[in-house]
Amino acid sequence: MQKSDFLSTRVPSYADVMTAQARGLHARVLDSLGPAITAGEYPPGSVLRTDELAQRFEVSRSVMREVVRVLESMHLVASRRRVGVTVRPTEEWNVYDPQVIRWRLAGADRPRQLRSLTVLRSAIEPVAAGLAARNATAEQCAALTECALGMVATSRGRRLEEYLVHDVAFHRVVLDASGNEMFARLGDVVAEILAGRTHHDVMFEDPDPAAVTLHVRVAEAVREGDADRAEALTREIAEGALKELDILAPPPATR
Amino acid sequence: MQKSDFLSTRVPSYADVMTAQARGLHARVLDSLGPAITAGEYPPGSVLRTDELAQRFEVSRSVMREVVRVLESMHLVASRRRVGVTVRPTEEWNVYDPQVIRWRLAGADRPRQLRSLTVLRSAIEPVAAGLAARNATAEQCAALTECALGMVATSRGRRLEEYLVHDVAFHRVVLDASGNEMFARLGDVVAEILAGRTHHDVMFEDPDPAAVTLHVRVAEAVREGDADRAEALTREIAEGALKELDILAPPPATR
DNA sequence: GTGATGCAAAAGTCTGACTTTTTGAGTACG
DNA sequence: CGTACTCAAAAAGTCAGACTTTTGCATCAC
Repeated sequence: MQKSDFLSTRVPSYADVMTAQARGLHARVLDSLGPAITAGEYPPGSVLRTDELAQRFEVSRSVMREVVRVLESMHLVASRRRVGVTVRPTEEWNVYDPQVIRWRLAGADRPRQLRSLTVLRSAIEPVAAGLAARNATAEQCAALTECALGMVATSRGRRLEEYLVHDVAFHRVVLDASGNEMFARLGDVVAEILAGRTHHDVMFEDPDPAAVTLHVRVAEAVREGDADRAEALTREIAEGALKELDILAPPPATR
Repeated sequence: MQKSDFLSTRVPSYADVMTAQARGLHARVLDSLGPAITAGEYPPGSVLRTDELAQRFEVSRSVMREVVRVLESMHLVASRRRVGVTVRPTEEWNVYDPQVIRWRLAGADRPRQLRSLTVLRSAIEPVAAGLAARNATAEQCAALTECALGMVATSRGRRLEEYLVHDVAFHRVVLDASGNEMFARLGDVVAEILAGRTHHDVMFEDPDPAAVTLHVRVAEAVREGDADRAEALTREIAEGALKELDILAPPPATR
């Protein structure tokens, strides 16, 4: 009956939430089976049976059915009578589902996945920045400038974690300010990519000063409403990200 | 069968599959409740109760629970004990889920939705075309040329339906040939947009000859491996699509 | 070989009982 | 007067079992 009145007011981090054991049986099974499928542990064409899965995970059939339904809605599997639950080919998966993205980024082909997403980014963000220059509110311009300044301030002295926070915030604001909901919803993906770069792909050195400058100039361009310049500058940032990726993990040999 | 095999023997599209009536109780309820939510019939913050829904739709609680689980995985609702199933704010929806896209396109704010998606297209497709110029196989080049020729052949004489088929196929091939799975998966979205233009937004006249020519030239550029030209030409096509949209449904007044 | 027939496997559905979490009202205590 | 504690009810969550429906496959008749 103790009260945890010390150290009690910490805000639970994302990892805490996702790692928590308390999310219900259904979510736990999903988080076990989902990654297994996306990792190719059950290759496309594999057939699973609901009852068998229920036994394996030691849950009732109702729970397992709900899990299968969700996997089905992600197009990871297809359920057919008398056949069972079939793993669908990769090309049919809902690769834009944030959950699927997370599972795949956590799995073995993380590099491939990271490349796909970075290319996607390089297509989206310049256009988003152009739109932001036209549509950003005063508050968004201010936020953008603040982020850029934060990046400058933390760009030296191995303060990578602090830098990351500002970097993520910057790109989120741009995507939001574009006024396009499809763009805005990619904020999480970008956050995931940037975090991955800092944490997994081992950034030994401080961030590229040229990149930092570019961010500052994008903020300027947006503030001034110069769409073309904002787009061009963001395109440069994207080019940089692609180049960086080529160095870390060269692309598959071109056909 | 007449004409090109690769057009006639195409795999059944998503829409085909999902329109079928025989999909089981669960899917039918989902297709009733999902659109209702995305249409704003239950505004964000509304609280539903599983049992009540089960009664309303005349299905068992198990079926309704599975429906709720799927809606939850789309981030349309959140389910909490003792409180019920809450409709989440629009900004949190998984707007890239093909099912959600279809529901929203079928609903009231179709124009808004169509604009978001067209802007997305205008960002993606030029980049995809550039990549396609680098990566397309001989078969894909051939398919692309065939599509372009088909577009030319059906561009006059009010053969809009036939034209649409070739147009959709063209863009699908480009997205596929880009070699990026994130791009490839947008084929359905593009198909939806193009079909919408032909069917809903009333194309009175034959397609713009300039657009047709641009498609032919994109096919050329890809075949010749000229990435920059393929990208620039596709950007022109996208510009055209955006302009067309501005005429049909002017954008909200810029702030 | 071809087509009809029937069996069985697996998903789909329904029902009722039970558990767990959470909220909000009531209550005691300072 | 307000704070903190208790408690009961509400709703989702879980489980088990029985039944239905579809459908692949093997068998059999022609």
